Formats: sequence, structure tokens, C-alpha cells
Amino acid sequence: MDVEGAHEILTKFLKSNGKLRSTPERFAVLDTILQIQGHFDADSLYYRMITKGVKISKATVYNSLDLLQECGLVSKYRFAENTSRYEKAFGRPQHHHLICLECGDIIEFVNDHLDRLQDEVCGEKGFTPQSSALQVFGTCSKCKKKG
Amino acid sequence: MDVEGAHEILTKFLKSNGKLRSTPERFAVLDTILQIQGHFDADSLYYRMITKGVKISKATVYNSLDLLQECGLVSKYRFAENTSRYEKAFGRPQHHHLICLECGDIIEFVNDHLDRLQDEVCGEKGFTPQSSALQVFGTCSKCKKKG
DNA sequence: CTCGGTGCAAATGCTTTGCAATGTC
DNA sequence: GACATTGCAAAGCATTTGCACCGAG
Repeated sequence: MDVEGAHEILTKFLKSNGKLRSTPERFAVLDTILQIQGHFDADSLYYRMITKGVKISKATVYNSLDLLQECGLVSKYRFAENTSRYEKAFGRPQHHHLICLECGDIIEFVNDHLDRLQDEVCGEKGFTPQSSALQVFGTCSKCKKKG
Repeated sequence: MDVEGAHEILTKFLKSNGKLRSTPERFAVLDTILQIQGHFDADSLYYRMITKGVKISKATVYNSLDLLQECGLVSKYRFAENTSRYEKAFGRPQHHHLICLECGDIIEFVNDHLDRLQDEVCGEKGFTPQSSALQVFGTCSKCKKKG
């Protein structure tokens, strides 16, 4: 994960909108996210930052996550729970999720064919896609063996 | 939509689990849902029932929705907002959603090919699918014309 | 110096829970 | 009669908001 590249994207995005300002908090959130593997929620991101000694409030964490989502550096998902989950989107291919209902594990997968099919459907309906999320709920191989 | 068929499914489900009881509230919720076209949330379902003179509490509406989801009569989705959305699942094919970020419109579509591809991926990963949700966020044709 | 951003705490809104009353089996 | 279910109101939880203070441009 290229930290400088991500910073550059954020900087450009902030400048392109005359009203948005470049603050240390926004870059601190971005830096922390870049170190996280897999999914996370706003709360765990907040505590991770606090633990590392970064001074920030939860409100700013939420605010920054929205901003990072707008400039495409972060993806926001909503699985079964009532918590939003995020993950870094920088330099990663579009991917989808298999979610195990027993252990909560999330398996990612990529499938070009599926993405193409999706675009076809959108074309038929005159719909312009921006982002998409395919979530398959079920039982993973580990839990099948256990049960 | 076959009301009797739906009742039968619920009745069998309740009996198959020794502890679950058959209550008028549960059937009232099911009946109301059968009359609704498209998506709805717990709150609007509650007010719809109250308006029609059905005596029920919100807690019971939530409780019943969970139950109906378990026996496959109702699907639960979570789109962008922080509200869960439901729709009847009885007698309907598996379908997916195009969600317009501008007007909030939800366009449904069915695609066998896509479903088959999904199953293939699951097979490769040793994952047993139970249900799935594909959500494509973007702009619908109406909003494109406006904008 | 101006106005957007931050931080706190309080507010919001959906959903769940505790508990007494009720109704199913 | 036993115990699951209901209804109400209160509690929970993630997220948002109001407002005084701060700091980027």
C-alpha cells in the first residue's frame, strides 16, 4: 500500500473543492486506515488511534471516513449487523464478500465475469453504476466441518 | 400472492420448532406484508397495521419480522441508510437491486446467469450459500436525464 | 481575519430489552 | 398451569448535531 499515493489523492480531492481544508486529523485517519488489513468499523478505528496516542474525536473519525469514501480511498459496507464496516479501497481491485453466518468470517473474492455481467444488466436498465456490493450469506467450509 | 400458502409455511415452521407458538399477531404481520408491494421498513409496517385497526406493538413487529425471515417468507436488506428494509420473499424469484443514489429509487432485476456464477464461486471456496444480495449503487436513467 | 473543522456532550433514531400481564398449548 | 409472547416504556448502540473554540488559508 503506497502511503504517499494515498496522501496525494486526498490532497488533490481537498484542493479540488474550494471549501474543504487540509487538516492533520484527516491525514491521521487515512494513515491509520492504510495500516489496517481487512474490514474495520468506526469505533475500532477510533480506539486504535487513541491507543497510538493520536488526539482525535469520534465525530471527526466519522466525518473523515465520509470524506475518504467520497474520494474513493475507502469503501463502506453494511453487512447483517447494525454497524457500518469500512475497508481501504486504494489500489485494490473491486471485490465481493462471502459472509459466514456462524463464525462471522468474511471471505473476499474477485470475479471479472461477474463484474461484466453486472455492467450488462446496468446497461439494459439505463443505469450508471458507481459502486457495487455482492454479499453472499451462508456457511464457510470451516464451520461445515465443525457442525 | 397466495395468502393461504404463506400461512401454511408459517404454521409448519412454528410447529416444527416445539417452543414457538402460533399467535394472531404473527399472522397479522404476515397478512399485512402480503399486501405490500416492494420494500418497506419496520416503522411503516407498524403504522400501516395501527391505521388499519390492528392492535400490535413495535416490539412484536420486529420480533415477527425476524421470525418470518427465518422461515424464508421475508427478506431483510440493508442499503445505504441506517434502517433495515424488508420485502416479502414468498413466491418470488431471487432478485437483486440497482439503487439510485440521487432519487433513492430501487430497481429490481433477475439474472440466472449471475446466480449461477455466484454458486460457482461458492463451490470453489467450499462455501454453502443461503441467501445473497447484490446491490449496485449509481444513477438511474430518470436522474441522468434531469441532471 | 474568516469561515471550515474539531471536540465534547447531548440528541437522535432504529432496534432491543426488562418485566408484568396475557394467552397458547 | 407452564411458559412463550405481548406491550409498554426504558435502555442501548451507532451515528449525528449544536456550539464554543481552534486553526488553515
